[in-house]
Amino acid sequence: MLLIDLARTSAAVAADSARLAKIRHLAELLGRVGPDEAEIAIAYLSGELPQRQIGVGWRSLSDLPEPRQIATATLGQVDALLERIKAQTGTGSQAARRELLGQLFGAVTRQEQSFLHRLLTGELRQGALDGVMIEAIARAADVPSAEVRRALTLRGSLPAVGAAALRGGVAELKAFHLEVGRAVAPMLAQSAASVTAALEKAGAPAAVEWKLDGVRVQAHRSGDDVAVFTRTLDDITGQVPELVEAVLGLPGTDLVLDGEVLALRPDGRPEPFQVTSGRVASRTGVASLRETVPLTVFFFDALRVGGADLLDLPDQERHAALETAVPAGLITPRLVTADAEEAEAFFGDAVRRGHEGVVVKSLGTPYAAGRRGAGWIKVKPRHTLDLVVLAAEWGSGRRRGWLSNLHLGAYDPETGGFVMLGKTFKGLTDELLTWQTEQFLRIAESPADGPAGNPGDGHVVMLTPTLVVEIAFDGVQRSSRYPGGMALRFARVLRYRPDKRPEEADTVATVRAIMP
DNA sequence: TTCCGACAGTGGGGTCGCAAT
DNA sequence: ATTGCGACCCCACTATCGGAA
Repeated sequence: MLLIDLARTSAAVAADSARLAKIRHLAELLGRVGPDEAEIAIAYLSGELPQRQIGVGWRSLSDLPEPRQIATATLGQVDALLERIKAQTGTGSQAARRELLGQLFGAVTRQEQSFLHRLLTGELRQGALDGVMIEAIARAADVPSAEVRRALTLRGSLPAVGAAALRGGVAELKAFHLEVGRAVAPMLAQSAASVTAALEKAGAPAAVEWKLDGVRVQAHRSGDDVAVFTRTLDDITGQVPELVEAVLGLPGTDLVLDGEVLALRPDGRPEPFQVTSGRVASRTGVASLRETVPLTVFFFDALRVGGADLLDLPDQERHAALETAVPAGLITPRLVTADAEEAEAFFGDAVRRGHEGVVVKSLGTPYAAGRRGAGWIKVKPRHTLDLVVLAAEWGSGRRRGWLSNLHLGAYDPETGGFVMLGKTFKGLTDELLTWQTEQFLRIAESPADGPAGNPGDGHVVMLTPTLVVEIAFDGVQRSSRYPGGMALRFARVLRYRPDKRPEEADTVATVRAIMP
């Protein structure tokens, strides 16, 4: 199959807003692809690469050669070139990779170049990724989409699962099973504004567990072999020796456990996320790092204990199995209750101890891997501040033509100026985007040449600091990027405060007081 | 007919490792 | 030694479609 076939299908998918139409386009193409190129086609059209990453991003894709007129590149040829490019990573030869990228882009037409560019930068923007592709595979292979989903959960790779479905139908999909040593797509949580609201959603009684601010881990043990995976199924076994030892210390030898790893201070309070994140990401000097920044693991779910797969069991039974396999000290603190007051108190205690919040879990739900089901609902406390809009950036995609991303500042009474604390684009409705774009253009201090086609060109519009906006955020963290040494975590817009003047905005001192 | 679950898109800060400067 | 880039850790929120109620 030719790459141009995929580029055309992608364009058709993007052109139709209806999901059913997108599914038809994708299924039609999957019906034509040969078995040896099915994985490549599925990967590309769901915005992935079979190589996963190849060390190429937006910067490597500048100064590309002129396109060809005639499309001749096959999927196999493109895949082979990407494989060679990946093979160059870590060899110190950026020049060789650029040469290969040039070969690739010089061998395809303009439409294919555009498709490849978006694929390699992870911005396919055709309104279809995994979710739509699952339906398309189900249609093309004439199997129930639930079977595709189930297989994907257990295998973690849609191209592999899709190719199996196209090849052998339901029979081959049913052959996928939980394999110790192969990561399962982790179950995700929805969120709610309060514990009471979460309890209502989950149905009482429910379990309430501490939400720890660390890195999600899935630990597999088979005999004396242990493997640890992250949320995106990356293998980090070598970076977390404490966790490996903890799992080897358990009596069971056939285990798959779900949990969170984090750095604790000697007094038991959690380190800031930045500390945990840096420790987990470090691949060098782990032996000495574990002395200075030791990691602790807390498990909250069990997918396999003693040779039995537990994914389809209700939460309560999985947790009972977890308690048989893991000592209490390694299990995330948990309370089962139907009493909202008791649950709120548990939440308050967790937050006072420095943790992120709680997760409320419905007792009856199976491990719905890879989906954000209503089985788990996270609740976190929310801070708010009134800040001043210092600048705005032109949006992209569906936000093109709107000033979208806000630069936020706190008031500094000593200088009469404002100190930038970060940016946000979240919480804005189309109506608010329209309103703020109009307002911003009136107070623009730098040339606002309209939505520049290419980012970076008149991208940021400086504003006279007059507008106050109420911002919600999860916390304040240390920052080397911003002049105040602080940045907001997960900032989002709640509403504008036309009743407030900029000098009435929250001050730098107020923000500093929130920082741990 | 209305409601609501699931998805995709639009970007945020921080950290590490590597290659180029 | 410093800087830029790619990848990945954490992520919130809105609009939209289409099946459920």
